[in-house]
Amino acid sequence: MKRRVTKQRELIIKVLENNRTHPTADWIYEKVKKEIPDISKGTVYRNLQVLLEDGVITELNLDGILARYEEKQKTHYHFKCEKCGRVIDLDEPVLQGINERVAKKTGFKVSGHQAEFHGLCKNCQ
Amino acid sequence: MKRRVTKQRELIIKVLENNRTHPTADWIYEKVKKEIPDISKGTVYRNLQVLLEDGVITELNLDGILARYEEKQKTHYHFKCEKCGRVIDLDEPVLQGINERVAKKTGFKVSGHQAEFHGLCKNCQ
DNA sequence: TTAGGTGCAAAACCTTTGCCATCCC
DNA sequence: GGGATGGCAAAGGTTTTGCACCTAA
Repeated sequence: MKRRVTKQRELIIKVLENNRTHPTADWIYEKVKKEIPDISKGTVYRNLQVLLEDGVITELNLDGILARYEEKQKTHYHFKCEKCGRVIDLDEPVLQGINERVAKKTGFKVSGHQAEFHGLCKNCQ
Repeated sequence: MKRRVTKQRELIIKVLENNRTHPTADWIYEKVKKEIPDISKGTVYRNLQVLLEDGVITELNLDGILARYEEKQKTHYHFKCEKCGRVIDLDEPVLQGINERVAKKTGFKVSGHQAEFHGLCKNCQ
């Protein structure tokens, strides 16, 4: 499927580029709405889907209810505060060679991994 | 809140005890229904909530849509097949000391972590 | 007896989809 | 022009909840 450049899609990307908060689809919708007031939620979801397919963004599911999104970047881990719900990027070095180790042990084809820590952030202790 | 022993709750626990498939709430409901035909989905969800609170089971969110549950056990990692969707336990040794390292570096109170690998399982390659 | 639990059904939510108009290339 | 995209609203699917009736302790 050949992609086109639309202002809606561009704005969604821009919102995610300038953002470290791992927003939900709804948050993105509200943000984008300020600039394109009659954008629809369906468009946001459809574009997030497209951007996921194209590998531009990553979907996080730490939540159980809402998906969260972030701009694609090198692998890193997340910390989710159990009290305030914030999701924070960690700069803990990514484990080297662990994908290969799992692949060797299991016979699976391992394309990656993700990890989330949980507990209380500084503000919530 | 004082908990009571009900056949519904006991059966849900039993289903999760004899199960390595990380079932969804709906799967649990269908299973339990065979023994208690007029159990309601609300009861299943309410009990899963209670069991989560009590730390009897763990909720996994690898999916984006459905939550999955498993009996609580010592920390271990999961592998999710991107094709068939199965979630498989790994026996990769859990990383020691990594919670403490993150805690020290960030100042957060870290109570645990989880990790999921993804790729293709043996059957799907 | 009585607070916690259950069934049922409706409500609440998040996400996807169909349809048709619109816009990009 | 033609296919990709967007807006709108309805549909879909999962989870939560209100309420009246049970039941374990």
